[in-house]
Amino acid sequence: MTRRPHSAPTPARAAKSAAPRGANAGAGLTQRIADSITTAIVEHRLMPGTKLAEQRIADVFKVSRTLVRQALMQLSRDKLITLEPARGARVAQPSVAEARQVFDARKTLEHALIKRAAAEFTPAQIAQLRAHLDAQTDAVQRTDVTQRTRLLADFHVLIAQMLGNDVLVGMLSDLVSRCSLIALMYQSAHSAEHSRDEHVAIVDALERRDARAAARLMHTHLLNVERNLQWDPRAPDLGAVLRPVASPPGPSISIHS
Amino acid sequence: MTRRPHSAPTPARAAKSAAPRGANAGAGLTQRIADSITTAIVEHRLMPGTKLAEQRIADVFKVSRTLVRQALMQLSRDKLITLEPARGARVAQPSVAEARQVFDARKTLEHALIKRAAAEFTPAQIAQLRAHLDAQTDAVQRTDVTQRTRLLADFHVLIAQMLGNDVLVGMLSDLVSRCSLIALMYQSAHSAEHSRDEHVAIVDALERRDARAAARLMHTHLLNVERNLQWDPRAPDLGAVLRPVASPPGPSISIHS
DNA sequence: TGCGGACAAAGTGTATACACTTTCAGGCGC
DNA sequence: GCGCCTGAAAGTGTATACACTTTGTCCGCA
Repeated sequence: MTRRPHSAPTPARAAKSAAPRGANAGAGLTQRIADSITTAIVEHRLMPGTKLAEQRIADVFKVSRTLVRQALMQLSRDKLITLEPARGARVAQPSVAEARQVFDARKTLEHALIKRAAAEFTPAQIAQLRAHLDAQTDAVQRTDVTQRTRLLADFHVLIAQMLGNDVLVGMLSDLVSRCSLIALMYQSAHSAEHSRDEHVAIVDALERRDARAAARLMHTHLLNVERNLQWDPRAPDLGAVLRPVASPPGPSISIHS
Repeated sequence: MTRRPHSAPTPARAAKSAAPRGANAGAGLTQRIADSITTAIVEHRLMPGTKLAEQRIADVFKVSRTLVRQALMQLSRDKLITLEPARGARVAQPSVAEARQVFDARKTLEHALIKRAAAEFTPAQIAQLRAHLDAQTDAVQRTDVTQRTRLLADFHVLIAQMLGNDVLVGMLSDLVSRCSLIALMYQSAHSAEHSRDEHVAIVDALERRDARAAARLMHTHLLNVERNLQWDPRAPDLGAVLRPVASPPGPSISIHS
């Protein structure tokens, strides 16, 4: 994911350059496109399976397909979209099997990280985590969905960052991003409040330097998130929708419009 | 890296298409270029710091810069090369700090994986590992450096593959690749034989289902590899080379030629 | 001799052109 | 009506063109 620690690809500064744009206008044009699409996916404005035609996107951003292609290839690497040869790009539709693997990987990795955290974290770092928890609480209370989702995910990445190993941060960031897409696709019913509470419990354990408890809590937390996914998505990949029905599904409700 | 489990980017089938090449000739042109460069780096034919000019590479492969750029962006993502805006690509020169982080990440990740392996592996899987060990021994005895290096690295990835989680495999593959570059850059003095022996000990522990011993052995193994790196590379990044000397370094030996 | 600036060469960043592939709608034979 | 072929439209894959940036050289000038 090319280092995207936890600063959300802020969609704020949208329009900015109508500049002559002969040369590198702002140094991160491709990245801006990729970030915009990422945000759109995570914020549910682009549904899984949606076709992403290069020229269409190019028109939106007023650039050539060249840059769009680069952005799409990046996103493909992050598994946020799928790229089929000569067939174009679509927003990814992670299978159940893939989703399980991602969660499994997170459990494995974060289990290890949290144990190190319990052993290493200084009081100052614990305080920083507490501050982050407060922000989470704020967002939950204000029912600021976007901000809330981002903060709850950032919590995990923040812990990795505090261990001071950028490589680990990068790996976890990727996993967390993919989880966002998965949670979205399988319409997580997991309440934000519940997550926040579990985060608090984890920080408590860290403060007590109780590595075993912290690890167990983290494991349970991730398991809860995973268990609350609807493993039977609304729009299944295939046959289920198309399965020929013996009898018609009722008298064609609302055949008009 | 886009799923490169452990099949080395075989440079064998080099020339193959002088075809009209109007459309996708072979489905993986970009990938072939990336693989070739990867192989060249890992096999020491491209030294860290070497400039990789797009047109030069394009000429070699008889393609346009477009494809080369795509390949370079992939490699940049894998941290095998660095990409500076408007300055082009160079073979990466991982700093000591970065190298330590990569090894640290590997220790963290593989520690977790090996413990799971000890708990889960079937006798059939152990047998498969033994077969791989035999291949390693062969390569070591035949002093087939290229094959040897590849097999010793693959051993670690193989363990991950056997756990059946492709996400974990992908993460570890990336780390192992970066380690190859690092080992090369810092002229590892670690003997291949020693590594092979340690691998055998690890498999023995797995067979005994001794998770703790396996984890300890893996940790020690990685620590050994890391400790045997020359943390004082021939061509240091900066100041050390340029440090102003009080007295001239002797009467300019061989001022001619 | 040593320094600064102009110019040329090399190289990167982006747009555009064109060939080929996929997709889909309509027409034709059956 | 149903299946198959046929085109045209839409879209992707690669090459090329061109603007701009960096880099290195050479020359004038102190």
